[in-house]
Amino acid sequence: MVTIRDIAQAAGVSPSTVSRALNDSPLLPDGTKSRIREIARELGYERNELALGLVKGVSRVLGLVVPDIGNPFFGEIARGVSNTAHNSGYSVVLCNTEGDRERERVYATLLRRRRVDGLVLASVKMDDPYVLELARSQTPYVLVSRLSRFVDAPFVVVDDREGGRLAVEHLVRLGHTRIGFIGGPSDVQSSNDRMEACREVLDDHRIDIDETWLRSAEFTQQAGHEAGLEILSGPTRPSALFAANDMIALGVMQAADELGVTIPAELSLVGFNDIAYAAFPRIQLTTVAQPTYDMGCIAAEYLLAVTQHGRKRKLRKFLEPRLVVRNTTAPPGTTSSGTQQTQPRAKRGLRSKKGR
Amino acid sequence: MVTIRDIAQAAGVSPSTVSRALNDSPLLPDGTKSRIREIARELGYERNELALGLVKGVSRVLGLVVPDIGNPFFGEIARGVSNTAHNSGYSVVLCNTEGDRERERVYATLLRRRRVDGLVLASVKMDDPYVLELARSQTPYVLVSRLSRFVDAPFVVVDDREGGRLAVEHLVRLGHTRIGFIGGPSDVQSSNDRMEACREVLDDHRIDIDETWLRSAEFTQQAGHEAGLEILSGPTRPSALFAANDMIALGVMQAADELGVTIPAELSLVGFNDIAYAAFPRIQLTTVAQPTYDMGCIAAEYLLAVTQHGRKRKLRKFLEPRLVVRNTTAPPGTTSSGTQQTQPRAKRGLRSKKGR
DNA sequence: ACCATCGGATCAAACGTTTGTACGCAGTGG
DNA sequence: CCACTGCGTACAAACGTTTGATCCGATGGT
Repeated sequence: MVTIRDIAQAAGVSPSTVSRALNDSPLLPDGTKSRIREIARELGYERNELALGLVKGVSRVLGLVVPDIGNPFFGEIARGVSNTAHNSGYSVVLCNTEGDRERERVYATLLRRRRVDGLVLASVKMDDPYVLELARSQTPYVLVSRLSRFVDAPFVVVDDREGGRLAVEHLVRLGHTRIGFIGGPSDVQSSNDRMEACREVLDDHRIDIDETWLRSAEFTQQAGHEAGLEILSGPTRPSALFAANDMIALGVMQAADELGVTIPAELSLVGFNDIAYAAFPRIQLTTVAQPTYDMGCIAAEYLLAVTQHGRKRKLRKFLEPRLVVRNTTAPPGTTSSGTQQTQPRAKRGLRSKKGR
Repeated sequence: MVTIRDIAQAAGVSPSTVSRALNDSPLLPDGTKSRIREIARELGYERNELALGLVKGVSRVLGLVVPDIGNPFFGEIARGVSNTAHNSGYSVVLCNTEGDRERERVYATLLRRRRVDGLVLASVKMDDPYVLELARSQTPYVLVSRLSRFVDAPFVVVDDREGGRLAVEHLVRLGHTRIGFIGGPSDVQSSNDRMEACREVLDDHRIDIDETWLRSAEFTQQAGHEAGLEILSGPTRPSALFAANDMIALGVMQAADELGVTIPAELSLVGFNDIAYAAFPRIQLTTVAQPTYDMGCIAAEYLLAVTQHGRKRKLRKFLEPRLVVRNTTAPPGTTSSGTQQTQPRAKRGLRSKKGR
């Protein structure tokens, strides 16, 4: 590999002069600078960022910790982080924890060793102790998509209460009064928030809640399927269900199909997340969209802001979710399923905003 | 940050001794080693990998270049790469190119600057010139999922011909004779391979090909929808379609639904990739599964093998795809009456086979 | 008593940069 | 003619490691 002193030798100057030339220092006359740069180019010089990082004490690298990069939700976040980081000349090292606590902490120290300038944590289980540990260390970090009550860190999450409100108010407005809710694991804050919002809306409208229509499930299609079967085969059936996430909703859909309950005529269904496949022709799930990509972007921006000029004010953002109405919701007791208003899916409008 | 010399001072030894202690050098007696390690631990020492990388000329970092990390296909590859890299003590820096050539080359030089030990390229458009450039540079790399004819690099791809064969033979075995194919962009090798395999199988079975049932489309649902509409509303309809990827197949499914063509009764449909959502209750797409995660793992293994002990033999792997039969394929004409017409003899040999 | 050996530890160079300081030199104003 | 200024450049230290060479004292053999 050609170094700065190779260039120095070729140009008949000292290494420091070469360094200044390449960094466009005002101490050097333009003539010298361009001459040296030319030589550097000819020699195919590539500066060694490791050495740079060593002397500057800064690596221009961000760490991104996600539980499952194969999951498009985190994939989109990663895309946002990666793109904005790249635009600021930062690289991002990917840490896939597979949801494993132990790996999380291993990664945390690994990243500290590499002297990353900051961390984006998308993996945090609520109140994970290692976040506390991290908070004590020097490395700045920002939480994304989930937040921890225990630490006072910058974060960017979607406003889950607002999302829940959007979903349930949509149902109420359609005329539903028999509304059920299938939540995620009870230790997931965002799920609880959605649930609470649901209760609030129903309270506001003086609508009673039938506790047998409330369930808690894993965030999987499987779990949604089971919960759906239970609720729908009960003695009284709700006319609408709000699921805390799209996977659960899809499970419910499967259950409904199996029981011969038609959607949306006999059951309205709302999900959460707007995973790409909610828009599929045969699915057409009404759901609450999160600006996932944007979350990644903003998280990276926050982190860069903190690393570059220290935290100024509180960096914390609740992003607005958006209701996407498709074909799984209708007024209760509708018989024909063909009379649906189809709101064409907003073509990833959020994505184009900051993409590429 | 506490350095090795801080420890040295605290222990009353020289920095080199500390270094040897931490690296478990046999030159030091066990007593000293453990004593120093203890002090290091108390001080909360974290070794600086940047410095290490500088002196060793090796960074223990791999670069991963993908076009879209939000796409679960690449997400799974990333997961494989990340996990195996991590098991060998390597980190991986994520490069999301958004399919942009320019970004690809920017990333390539950025990664060289960071002195990454190797690259996993999942983004390569067939015969991309920058791969050539890369091939000349020192950095070892391995291609995954797509390969380039022009360079002789290690790669791991799925055997697309075999995949195509599986799909079409499945259709033939069901009794189909009027079979169409919707390929991806014509500069994507894997799509072409699937297509060729398709032709071969049909040839083997002496089944004519109607060229009007052949289309080329982008790898999107949108494009699949258009192609599907064209083919299905033509004067003669195939009884089966093989799509070069699941997104296209889903587009076709949408087209069929719109045209009132029932699947699988009137049209059998096979996709490629087995994206997670092909298994959804309402979709149930028969498709060819790729071991995506494994591809990532093997790619990383290859790369590590090359970086650690230079390439020994040719590292190249064709992974076996697997046919997943769901509900979009059935014997032809299950319900439909005799709309069957004998096809005009297809003109053949538009394109001669290119060798490989 | 001498030399060789050896265990245990230090020295110093090296990795490739950046950057504060100093140096030499030309011009300028007094 | 001196002091000053400004410009262009060089020197050298520093960043945090690793590692070959070296050193020192004790031990053992002859």
